[in-house]
Amino acid sequence: YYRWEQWLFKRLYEKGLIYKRLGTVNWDPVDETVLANEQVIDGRGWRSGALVEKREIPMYYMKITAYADELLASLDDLPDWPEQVRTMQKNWIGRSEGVEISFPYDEASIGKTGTLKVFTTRADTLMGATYVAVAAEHPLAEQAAANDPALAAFIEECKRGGVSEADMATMEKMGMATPLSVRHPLTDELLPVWVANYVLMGYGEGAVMAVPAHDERDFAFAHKYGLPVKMVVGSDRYADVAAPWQDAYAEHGTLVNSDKYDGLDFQGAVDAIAADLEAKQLGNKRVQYRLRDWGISRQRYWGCPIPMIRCDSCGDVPVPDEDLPVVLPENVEITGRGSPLAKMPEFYECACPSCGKPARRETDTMDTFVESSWYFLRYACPDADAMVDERANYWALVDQYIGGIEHAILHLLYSRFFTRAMRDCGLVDVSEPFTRLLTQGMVVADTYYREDEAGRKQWFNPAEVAVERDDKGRVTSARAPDGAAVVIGGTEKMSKSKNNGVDPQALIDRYGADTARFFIIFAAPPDQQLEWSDSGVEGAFRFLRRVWNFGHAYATQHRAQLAGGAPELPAALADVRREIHLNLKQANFDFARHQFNTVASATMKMLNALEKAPQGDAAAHAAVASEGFSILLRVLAPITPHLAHTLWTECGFAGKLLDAAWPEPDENALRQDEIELMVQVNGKLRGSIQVAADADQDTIEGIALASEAAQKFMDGKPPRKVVVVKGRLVNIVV
RNA sequence: GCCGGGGUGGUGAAACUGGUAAACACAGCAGACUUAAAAUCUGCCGGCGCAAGCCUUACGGGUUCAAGUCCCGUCCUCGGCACCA
Repeated sequence: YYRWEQWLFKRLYEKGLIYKRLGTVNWDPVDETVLANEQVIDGRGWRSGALVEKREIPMYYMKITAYADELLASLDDLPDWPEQVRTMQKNWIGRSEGVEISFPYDEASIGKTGTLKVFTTRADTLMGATYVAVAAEHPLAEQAAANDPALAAFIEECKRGGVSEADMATMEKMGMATPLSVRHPLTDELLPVWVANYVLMGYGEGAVMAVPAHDERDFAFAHKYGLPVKMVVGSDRYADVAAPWQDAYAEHGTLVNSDKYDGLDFQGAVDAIAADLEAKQLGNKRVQYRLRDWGISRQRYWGCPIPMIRCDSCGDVPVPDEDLPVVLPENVEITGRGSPLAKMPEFYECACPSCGKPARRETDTMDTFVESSWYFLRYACPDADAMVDERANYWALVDQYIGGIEHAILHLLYSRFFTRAMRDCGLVDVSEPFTRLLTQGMVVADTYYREDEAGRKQWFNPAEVAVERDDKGRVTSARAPDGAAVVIGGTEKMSKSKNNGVDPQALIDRYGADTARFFIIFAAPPDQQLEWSDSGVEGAFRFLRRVWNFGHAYATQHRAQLAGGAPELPAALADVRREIHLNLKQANFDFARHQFNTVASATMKMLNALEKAPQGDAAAHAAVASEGFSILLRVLAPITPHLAHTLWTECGFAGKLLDAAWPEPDENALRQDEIELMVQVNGKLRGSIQVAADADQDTIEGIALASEAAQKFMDGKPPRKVVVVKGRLVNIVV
């Protein structure tokens, strides 16, 4: 598998879809190792406790941004993905239109000539820019720090802490002035250059223009450091420009204080300013994505080795195809410090494939997300003597993909990208990996524990704990098998550590697979978490046993009464038949929207109706029972196939259940002569009336107004308005 | 902090397009059957109140004849935030 992953790496590298550049990582200076974001706790290494620092190291990147537009647009081609997943991906890709602006600098302002680039979606506020901020690693910051120990110390401080977006967003915003300035591209005014810890080198240009009046973050920063605030977007709130502002005005509006741009609206101002910048060659409109390229280099042992060789004369050279795979050595020594492969000369010492001189093999391995991005294609052709063969096309796309919501963005976006990258390498014809997506919930169960003197928790499995309840059924206490009390720990994800797991095999042994399936289906919709309950399982078993008993009673007694033809039904049996078809209609509707728990409810309601059907008229009862039970079995078949198929045969229904047509509700059975309508007075439910099903508006109004409930609560006042909702209710407003 | 979910009885949940809140179950309570137990069946089961009735879908506002559902704000909670995978 990883041989072909390396092979694809090379193809993507050749196509320019993989490249190398510096990336920022968490560095633990004590363990001398790169830490995952998860391993950085409050800015410190989880094991060493050392203050983590940001460090720039060379890494390989996959150019997922080359597909940003396609990945975004194609979300519309995935109607069978949950809306929330598509929304999250859309926001993650984050397409925004804006302007790239160059702030020129020269001998006078910085000591050399050049431009500082920033990107902004608010070019309309350019006339309100009062300073620019650069990342600590930005070349201008380093230049300024060269002769300024205080600034150098501040830059060191900025490098502390983790790199995760959550850390960046929640840390205190800090900055320090530099003696440098850049020129405003339109007014030529000098703007001070600040170094700020919230500007990241790896994001965008590593620099931002600051407009305190119209950006919350800039406002807070300017407020803290006494930087000028210049209002350029009009608002009633800020009619008094001199008043002390509480916050920024970030909405779009009409420009003021902006010379020739005064009076323009957002779009007009962006257009005019972009045009002027373009004329001066100091800016241009451009689309920016929030999506960043995917850094795949990991300084870990476990992983697919990156098939590259570093040669001092030739640069980065791919390992020749015939030398693949680059095999992960097994005699590795794991010390917990640094990358194990980087300490194994027998692994990294090699000859340059290009010039033959001694060279160094790449010791980084790939992010394991790379593996999970194409397995579904390889699984279609596991013995192929290529990355994939034509069988991948035959089986793609995956019809139904199931996974947790935690994969909504990363795994699912990487897989979508990978499928396209493989397509563009001529490996598959498809662009998307998964047709339908279901994000399932977790299985959770109650937890119980007891603490020893040392504070260690001993966890008890829910199956061995006896709970005590008050007379309302509320759980009051719980006891372990030894009779002593345990602490009720709440409902948590099933896990070994909390000892609250349930072995499905034990369940199947005891109740059978159908009961397990029925309970799981009935307990919660599939995308919601499933709360395990032993008594719930027993409830499912009781229901299925009732189905079984009804089937056998039907087979032995009722069926004998079946006369054939369609007998005239007494009212009570017509009601039963109506109940069956009503629930069938509901079940079909719920199947279509994938809400299976209410399908299970519908089968329970059907059985309840069948069991209560009066048996006085044997022939009519047999007809209703026969039709009703055949519907029940067919609706139940996808949930409890074994039970349904067996009963279908034992009851003597024609053919095999698998071949039977899916039942459709009979509209005639649903028809009613009289219906009940609720009567409300001033929106409050006060009673109900019986009306003919086809009664018109006036008739219904008349009956409602004359009803006892209405008369009582109208208090003799004339109706001001009467709202009739067909088939539902009448609301009388007085 | 940002993005996406969620918050309804003792519990799991249902309520489709704004129209009877709590369907269907679980637990509980009472009863029938039984010498007894299990199983099964029947009834009750959001809160307050003797009752009439009033209140109730996290909290506070709003729109509407009518809000669990729509709008604004707040709180809590879960998932993700690019090196957990």
